[in-house]
Amino acid sequence: MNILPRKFYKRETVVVARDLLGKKIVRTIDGHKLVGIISETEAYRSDDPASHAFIGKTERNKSLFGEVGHAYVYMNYGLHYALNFVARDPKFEAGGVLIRQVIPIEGYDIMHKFRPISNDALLSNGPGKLTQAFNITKKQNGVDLTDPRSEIIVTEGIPVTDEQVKISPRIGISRATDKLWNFTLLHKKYLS
DNA sequence: CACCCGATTATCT
DNA sequence: GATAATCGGGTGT
Repeated sequence: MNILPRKFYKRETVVVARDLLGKKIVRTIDGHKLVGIISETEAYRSDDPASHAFIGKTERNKSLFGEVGHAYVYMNYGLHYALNFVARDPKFEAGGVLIRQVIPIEGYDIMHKFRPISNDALLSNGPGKLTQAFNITKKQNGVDLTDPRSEIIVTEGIPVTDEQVKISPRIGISRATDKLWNFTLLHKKYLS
């Protein structure tokens, strides 16, 4: 199942954020497979005051400065984990794409175990929700998304036309709110 | 070592 | 819409 190659992530962070819409996240746990289609992303560049990388390399954000195509996972608000994919053009020193929503398509039973909830539409429609449903924590910080043996990989998914993409300001930030770096996939299922 | 606060969510009004 | 819950990274003492 066509894993996205390293070079996919070695491009302008904002472009990668747009292109990740429709791709699949495949999470393997104890032989079980959880799959979701990426339906909302946000770009965070090192020259961007809203990015964790803006202040320079630290213990927490060092993944963002590492090789592209790896995961950057951090804890937010002391309660939730957020999943990012490291991606940047070589002229930037750091950059990543926050995964804000996925459409669950496989492994509902396991997801429900990690995230007990009756409504499937609320299973993974938020950055903290999807990491809970997919059981992604700081342990997965740094995993190589391009290695077939990894517990998290990213593969080709469904084609997405520009007409299906809504471009908006990023959510939940207080700086650089003018940048239109939030990309949302307009789709029939679980239209949020 | 104390203080501040955030790339959120669930729940209540 | 407002707010509590809850943690640890980053910063300055």
